[in-house]
Amino acid sequence: MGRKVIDNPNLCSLVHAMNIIGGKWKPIIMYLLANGSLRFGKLLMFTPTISKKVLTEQLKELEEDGLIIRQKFPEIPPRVEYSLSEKGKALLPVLKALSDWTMETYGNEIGFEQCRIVTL
Amino acid sequence: MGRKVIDNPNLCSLVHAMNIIGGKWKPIIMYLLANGSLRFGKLLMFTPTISKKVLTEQLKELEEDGLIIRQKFPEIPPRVEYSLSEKGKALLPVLKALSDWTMETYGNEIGFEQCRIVTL
DNA sequence: CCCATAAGTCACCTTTTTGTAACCACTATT
DNA sequence: AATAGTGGTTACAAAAAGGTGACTTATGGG
Repeated sequence: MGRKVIDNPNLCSLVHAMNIIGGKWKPIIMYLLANGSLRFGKLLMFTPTISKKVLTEQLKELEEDGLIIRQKFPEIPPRVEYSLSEKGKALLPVLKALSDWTMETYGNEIGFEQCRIVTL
Repeated sequence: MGRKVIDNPNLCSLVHAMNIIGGKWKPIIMYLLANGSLRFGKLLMFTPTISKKVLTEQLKELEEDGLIIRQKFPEIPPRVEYSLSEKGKALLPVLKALSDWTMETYGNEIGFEQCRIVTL
């Protein structure tokens, strides 16, 4: 059928990007860590509708991809802090641009109820 | 338990953004349409591992969210062309920034085999 | 009359993702 | 002796997403 196969680096990196931060919760986790490190329990509270299991999985993947750093303190009860790596910090402007685009494009349609933050 | 609930617009819009373009194929479809309109069949060829059903679904959702425009020509056999709307075009710089970040961050780790483009 | 074509739809099935609840380790407190 | 606190893990169930192949529509060509 006379086909041609060509590489498209931009497309490939977009595919790669979506594999890395395409998960529903990953951008949110990154954003929550933008202002400093957070413990597992705090992250669980700040993303109200996520389950413990899923949060654990997402954090593990983000760590494997080098976007966040997991620091474990040998205390009892245990304490684990998550923070952004340099790679992760470099992604923040992109997330900000995405957030801005969404605000400008969908502004009033965004349902704030779905993503309130709970603090103590 | 003395909790406080606070709105966080940036976070909310990020959640919203991921609902809209978080699908595995959506950024790729947008990117393919960056240079002009494409027919359904072409889109199907350009994204080799997507199935007809899934492509249909993704296109429908993108259209519902106002990112792409579907133009149907009353011909036999039918012809349908998809193109970016203004909203969609406004997202392109963000996708570009994401692509750039991925290249800079993961450069050589990106598997080009997975996302070659097939043309006639 | 039969086939091909483009852009889907539909029914059915498999795979992946997500949720739920229980459990663990270790120590301090009650 | 029982309980609480933290950061998980595990088994199981439910839901969502994705794949496959047949079918549709209308018409022109052989």
